[in-house]
Amino acid sequence: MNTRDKTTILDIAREAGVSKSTVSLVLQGSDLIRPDTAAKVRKAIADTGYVYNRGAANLRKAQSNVIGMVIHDLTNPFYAELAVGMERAFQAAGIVPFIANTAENPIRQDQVLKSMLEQGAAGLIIAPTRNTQPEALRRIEQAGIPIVTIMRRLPESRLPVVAPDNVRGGALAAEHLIKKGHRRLAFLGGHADLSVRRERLQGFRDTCLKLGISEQDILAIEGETNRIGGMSCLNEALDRDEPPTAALCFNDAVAFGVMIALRKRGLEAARDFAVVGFDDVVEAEHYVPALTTVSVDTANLGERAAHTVLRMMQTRTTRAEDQIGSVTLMVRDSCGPIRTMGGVQ
Amino acid sequence: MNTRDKTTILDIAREAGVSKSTVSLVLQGSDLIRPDTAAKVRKAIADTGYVYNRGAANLRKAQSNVIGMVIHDLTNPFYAELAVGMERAFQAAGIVPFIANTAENPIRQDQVLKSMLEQGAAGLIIAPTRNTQPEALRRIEQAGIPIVTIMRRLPESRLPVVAPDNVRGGALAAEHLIKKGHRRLAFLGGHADLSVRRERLQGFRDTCLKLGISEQDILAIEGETNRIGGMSCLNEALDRDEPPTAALCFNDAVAFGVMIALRKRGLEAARDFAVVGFDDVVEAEHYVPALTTVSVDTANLGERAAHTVLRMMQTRTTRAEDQIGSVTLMVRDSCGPIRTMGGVQ
DNA sequence: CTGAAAGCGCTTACAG
DNA sequence: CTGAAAGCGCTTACAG
Repeated sequence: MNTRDKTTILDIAREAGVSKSTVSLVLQGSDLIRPDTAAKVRKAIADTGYVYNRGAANLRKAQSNVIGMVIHDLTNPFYAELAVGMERAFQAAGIVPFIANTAENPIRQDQVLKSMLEQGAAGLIIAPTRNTQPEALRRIEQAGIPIVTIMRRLPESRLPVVAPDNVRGGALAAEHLIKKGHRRLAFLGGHADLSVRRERLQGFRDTCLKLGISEQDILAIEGETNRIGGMSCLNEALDRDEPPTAALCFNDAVAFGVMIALRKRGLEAARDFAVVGFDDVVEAEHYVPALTTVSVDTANLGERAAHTVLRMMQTRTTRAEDQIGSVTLMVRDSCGPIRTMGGVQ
Repeated sequence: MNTRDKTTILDIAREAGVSKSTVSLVLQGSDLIRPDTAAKVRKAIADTGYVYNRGAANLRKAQSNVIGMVIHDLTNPFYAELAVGMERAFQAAGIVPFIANTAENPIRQDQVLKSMLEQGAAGLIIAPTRNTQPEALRRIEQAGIPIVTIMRRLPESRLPVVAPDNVRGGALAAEHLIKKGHRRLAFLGGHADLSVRRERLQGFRDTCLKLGISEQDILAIEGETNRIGGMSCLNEALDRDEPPTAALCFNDAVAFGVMIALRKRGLEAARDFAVVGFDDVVEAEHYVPALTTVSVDTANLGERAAHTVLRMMQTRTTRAEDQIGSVTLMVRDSCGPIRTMGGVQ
């Protein structure tokens, strides 16, 4: 089936009439080689259809250029956007990173990490699954491979994290809703063990209290971090005795679920209930009503994470500063106009 | 930083008091080794934190177990679901495949494919970008690496493809809409150079004609394959003199865009305009109105593609039969009730 | 620039 | 089961 059985650097050398070393140097772009002999070599490479065996090179050099991105849910548009953003940043550096999905499953994550390790990854970006144990990354840390965590903070870990300013995002949302006249507020979705939720909720709650909302008028309901989760959270919230009139959602996916659940109850986001999302996925802007949400500048977050591992790889260190990206509230239509009075619904 | 500098098979041998060969055999699960010596070796491996160097093994064996999945748009939920489905199938076979996104960019795709080749991929599944040139995959084919294309068919290519029965899907949609009483129909979204669109449109149009719709009452509008595309297609369609009253959309993303554009015009899917999607992404079922769409059984498609490459790898062949997955129409709410008369709107 | 040589970490016969 | 040996395709000093 194969036209020829593996053409190697030696074949190229023969073909170009130079030595093996010379070919190797050309391959590495060394400037020790005269332009015309380099050209000869390149021609031979093109003619023979030679393919560089990166594995062999890595073995000899004892280093690789493979970078892995381990994502807990590629099916969540936010993480898909994030992955694509990181990929773009790596591309600019001439690197093709590999993406792997862990489906929010720690066992699967272990397998993926083991594979990355055996494959000789030189760097790793990970958005860890829930319940990731501290030991999960130990092997990789021991091997001295740079790791940066993105979005989710690992408990008891000194790994650098790149994440948005979740606390401030929560605060911005609370402020916005209260200014709109809402007095009974909810935080919907997400699991309590997620650092992302703790931070967003903290900013939200603190600001509510500061602006005069009483503790019992701040409702927090846990749930899945997707549409389905949003739907059930909204229903649970509205079935309360004194239901909230507005909510900050754990993320945009939850917010979409909330809006769908509203519609199923014959209610309308904005008109009957104010909803704010978090992330600002591309869909948010085009939804009806357009979703008011906390933008985390996904592309920038991805870029930062990529540059951070790249820098760690160059400087051969496994430490780096945490990076907290700024957030902005994108005010659109899902919160409706200002309420005359935050009275009973 | 590293606890020790690379423990190798030799260290394990020393630690366990056996030979290098024995360690290698244990690593490969050979049954030539007595259980108790295998146990000794395994213990040494665990104690030292040894990590298998797959690159070195691959070099020696002249074969690898890395499989690449090259996807043109991971940001499209359908393809994310598809990738995750394939990943699951590979996982069952003990393989961790690598995903790469090409962002619908042929240049990027070339880079990704080159990287996969250099990395020594043993198999490839590709959902190619638009305008993929036949030469793009030549190098990989020449190397004898099994490739299967998924969803999109490459022009003038003999590579096996795994895809849903697009023609039949288009036909089912047309039939459904016509039974509902619609007489002016549209096919919205997608680019004419996409095999997927050609097939879906063909099934749609043929069935329309067969069921008595005249050619001039079948409108086909090209557009992006995402929400934005759906929005502009719908607007273009409704701005016609004799606008259609129903549409089959290129895919679910386009369908969501169509429904959003309707709402922006003060219209409602189902009540004012019937819309059918294609793919049946998870979101379709939960949308309001729930989207009537052609289900392609995404998970099954992914599984088939995975099993096909796996089989090709085992049998060392680069040929395989095309596989066309069956489709079913999921009737939900987005087409509304039967129209009394397909009259002027 | 070139050529000979060693070595990266593994696997694979092969003789014992 | 073991041990010695060769070799996968590359890179890296090193002497010329």
